[in-house]
Amino acid sequence: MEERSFAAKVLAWFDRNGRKDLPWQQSPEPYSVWVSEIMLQQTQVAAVIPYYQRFMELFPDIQALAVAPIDAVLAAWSGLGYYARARNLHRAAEIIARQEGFPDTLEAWMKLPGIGRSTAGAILSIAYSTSHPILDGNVKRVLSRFYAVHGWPGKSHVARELWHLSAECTPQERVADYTQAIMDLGATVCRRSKPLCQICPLNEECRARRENRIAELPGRKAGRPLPAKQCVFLLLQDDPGKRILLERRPPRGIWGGLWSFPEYRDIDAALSWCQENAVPVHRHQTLTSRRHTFSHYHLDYTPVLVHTENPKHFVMESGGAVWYKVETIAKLGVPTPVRQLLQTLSCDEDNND
DNA sequence: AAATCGGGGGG
DNA sequence: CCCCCAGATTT
Repeated sequence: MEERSFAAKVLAWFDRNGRKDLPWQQSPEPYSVWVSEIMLQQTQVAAVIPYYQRFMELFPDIQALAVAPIDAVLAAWSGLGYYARARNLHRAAEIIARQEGFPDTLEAWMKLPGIGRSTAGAILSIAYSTSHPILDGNVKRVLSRFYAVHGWPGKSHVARELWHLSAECTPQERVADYTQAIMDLGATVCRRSKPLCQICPLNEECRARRENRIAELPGRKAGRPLPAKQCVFLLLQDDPGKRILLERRPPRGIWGGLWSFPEYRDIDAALSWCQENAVPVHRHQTLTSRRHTFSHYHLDYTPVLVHTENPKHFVMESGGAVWYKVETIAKLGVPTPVRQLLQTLSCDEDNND
């Protein structure tokens, strides 16, 4: 019941708004549908169009592709990426040419290299009008949102659930249009970011939308949680000259060789350092902690702003530290968090002056 | 800088 | 079953 209205709504949307003039939609023959579906794996429509047109000129039918040298096929593929697709396409063409005509069952298509369940389903439903579900990235997105299926689709139990839903939603009638429609809807309306829910034909019953969970669906791959490290940055400011102390970081490690604030384990360590180095702490203020993420860990840093009166007593190690005027630091090689903090500082000064 | 995308292949 | 990869593009 609900499934019927699902397909009916998707088809009605397709009739009014779907793309029906794409090059491979002009005549639904197995060869052109197959070539286009392989190209559309992992690749967006706009990128595929010129490649598809050139490919069909060079290899207009299965025989032409089967007898072509692999180098010619790869040359035609050059720039599309995932070149295993081209090699599989060519191998499959040789196999098909040896047989009598194209396969006409799901199982037979799936035996060919480069064709899995989803691509086989697309070819059969579009070129043969036999009802088979598909589950490409677009359909995963539409279904996981519409039914609020949580979890990363790469997990087998999530994929099973989505395949089940896709099969339920796939109609017997007009299956070729439906397959194009659901992919088109996912690509143009139910987009990964900034989906156009206002104009979506499924918006009223979409569970993700009703529950305000569009952004979290489909679930992402559980990236290994990065470890978090904590530190304190000492923002030492001399009130008379409005200068900030920067240190050059060691050549190895994060921000190697860049200029940064002196770094400590915690606030006590920072303040002790001031005391031990005869830096009179006029007043100090702990700012809100922030997070900076590296490829391998998060750095949660707490800026401690210390105003000091007379930095003349402080002797810097040779070349290791330097006082900079906040305005001139912008030109210096400093890491992003340092640049951001300096910006905050100068803004606050503007406000306070 | 990170996420994405369907199928193949290896542990 | 689970994880990783290819590669160019998008955010």
